[in-house]
Amino acid sequence: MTRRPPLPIPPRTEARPPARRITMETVGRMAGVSQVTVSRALSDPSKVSPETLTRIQEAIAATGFVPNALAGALASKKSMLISALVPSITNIVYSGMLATFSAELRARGYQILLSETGFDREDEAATVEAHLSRRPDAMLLTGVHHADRTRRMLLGAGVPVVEVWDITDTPIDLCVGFSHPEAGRAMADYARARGYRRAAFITAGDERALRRGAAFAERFAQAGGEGPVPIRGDAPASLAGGRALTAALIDAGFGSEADKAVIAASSDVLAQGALIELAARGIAVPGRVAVMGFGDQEMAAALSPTLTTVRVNRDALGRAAAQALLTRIGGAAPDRQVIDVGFALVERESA
Amino acid sequence: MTRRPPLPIPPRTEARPPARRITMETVGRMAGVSQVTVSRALSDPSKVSPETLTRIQEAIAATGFVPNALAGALASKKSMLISALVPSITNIVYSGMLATFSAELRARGYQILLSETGFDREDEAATVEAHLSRRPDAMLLTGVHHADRTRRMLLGAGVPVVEVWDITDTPIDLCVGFSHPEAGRAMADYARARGYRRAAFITAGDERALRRGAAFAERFAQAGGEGPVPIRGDAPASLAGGRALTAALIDAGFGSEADKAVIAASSDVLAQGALIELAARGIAVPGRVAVMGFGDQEMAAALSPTLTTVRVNRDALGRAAAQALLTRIGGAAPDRQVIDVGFALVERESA
DNA sequence: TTGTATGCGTTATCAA
DNA sequence: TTGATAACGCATACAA
Repeated sequence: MTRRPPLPIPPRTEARPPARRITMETVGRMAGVSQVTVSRALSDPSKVSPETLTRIQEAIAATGFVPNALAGALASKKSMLISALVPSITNIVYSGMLATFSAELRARGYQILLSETGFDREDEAATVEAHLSRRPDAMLLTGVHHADRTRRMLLGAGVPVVEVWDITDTPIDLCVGFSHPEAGRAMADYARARGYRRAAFITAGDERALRRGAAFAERFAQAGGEGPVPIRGDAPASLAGGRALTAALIDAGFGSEADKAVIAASSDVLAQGALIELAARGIAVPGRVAVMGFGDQEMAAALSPTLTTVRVNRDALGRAAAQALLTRIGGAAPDRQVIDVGFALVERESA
Repeated sequence: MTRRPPLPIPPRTEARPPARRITMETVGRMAGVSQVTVSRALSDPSKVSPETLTRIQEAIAATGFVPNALAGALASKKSMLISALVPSITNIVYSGMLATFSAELRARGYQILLSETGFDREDEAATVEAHLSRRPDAMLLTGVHHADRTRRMLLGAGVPVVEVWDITDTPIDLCVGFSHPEAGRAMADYARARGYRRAAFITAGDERALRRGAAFAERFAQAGGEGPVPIRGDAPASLAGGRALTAALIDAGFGSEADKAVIAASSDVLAQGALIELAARGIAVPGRVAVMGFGDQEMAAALSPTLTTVRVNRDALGRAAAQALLTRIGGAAPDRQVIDVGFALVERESA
């Protein structure tokens, strides 16, 4: 049952009216002052007499003048632009952080130049270059592993940079995030503490997820779990992927013995896929196979069983990143170059 | 169980190296040519002799020169910037569309200036003004209802505009979307065709959702359903909201009789909340109460029962919007000012 | 193929 | 309080 357009509307024949070019010069003439005075009226009204100010404001209203921020940025060397590079904007973990980040900055008059970079370093380098050409006042990058060229460009440009969603001792400039290996180990420790003897890690293909997986597997074995811990990868994270990876595990015999077994996932979405597949097969969770997620999305607490997962405070992360950049832009050295926002293991029913 | 930062890293003491100012002039001197030649080498290498080109490229590599797009835009009156205004980037329906939209445009060399506008018209007007100051080559707006001032600014600026995610006969410029009342009526028709006699509509607070709800209620009654159809609102859409609205309906006696009853939701998220609440109360779906969603998110096909919903092709929408703008930027009149991408009712288990 | 001159619309500096 | 003038870094038109 699909609705389609009823009647195509004929294209407008007349061309759009040519854009009038209104500048501060135009406004100034109308108000009987020079261009500079208009500039001042806009940037610091207190420097202009009340009467002139009124005339200028009237002229602006009458003409619909909108200042040209390109020219302003060129002259002042401040673009009031912040560029943000994230792997994916459809992934709530990034878009959630971004929403807070940009709200925080917009409140200070900045605008956001956004690009998706995927998970490829060379793509990222090209995007960084494109963004730098806009002379942003600061830049947000996701992750701490970049192409050499990216590092060089950024250092050369001298632009404040915050790397988020991971942590390192050697940031390009600033860093706000958490340790992925630590998160993986925390999941392993939790699993062992709950008595799970066998484990598997299902993961998306990105590098941070893989590091969590590797740390999980290593720690789980060290902590006395039965190894080896299979790591099954798929990219990117999707419900279907979670189902498929889980199906493959079960088909391979995972969880078939009376062992207590747990599937750890690199994201809540994959974990939800696992829950769905297990439910479809009539496998009890956590009785027969337990499941752990990562991210603590809204649905985690609503699924049945509710999902044990790792919470990362996306709001705090976005806010801290914004604040760090603002401090740096203000010329001050932030009190900390590297901020670890940590994470929390949220215990629910699934594991 | 929360991990916190182990050791705060001491702030870097030395100031960052001052940014060297490298321009085409600098590069030109190093390569033994003038500034214009560098400009040409970058914009159209075929206009420069191979040897000069090589020297220029070496100079660029040596200096790490990155062209200043602000200056370029000012001089050429083309910013290669497209601004996009969406109510929320954390909502998959908008971020999904945006991902396609920006991928399409990035491939043509454009960058995306993004802002969240919420659902307030005055906020939107302020954001539009801020964006216009960057002199974008085109703009994407969500919805077709805007403040008068927004319309005036946009018309005055003469910038190509595409309004998406809704449809109108009187677009500012271009329009790509679908009819929300039609979608609401399609849901009502489906519900009646399946024999549901009572209905309720649970909805987020935004205007488009409310219009779907109103159209649903009206049509459901017209088509012989038992009225009145309660419309329960909450903003914004969330699982918890869906549960709460559903709980309120059930508590008010909805679905208590042996009538065939259906809850229609303004989004899949609300619908999922409804499913969760109904499951928690042991109410059979669709046996006792049916549920319909809107949006066809990935989870819709994975829920249990799978969710009957309305699919809007976000990719197609984003792509069509990008194409329409590109055509307009190219100076040609698009063959259609208004493009209805339609929608499709996806029949699954929940209704 | 390359260069000179000019302008894009601001902000910053200095004078008045 | 206001104005004249010079950048800002590039693209465009025109010359050579």
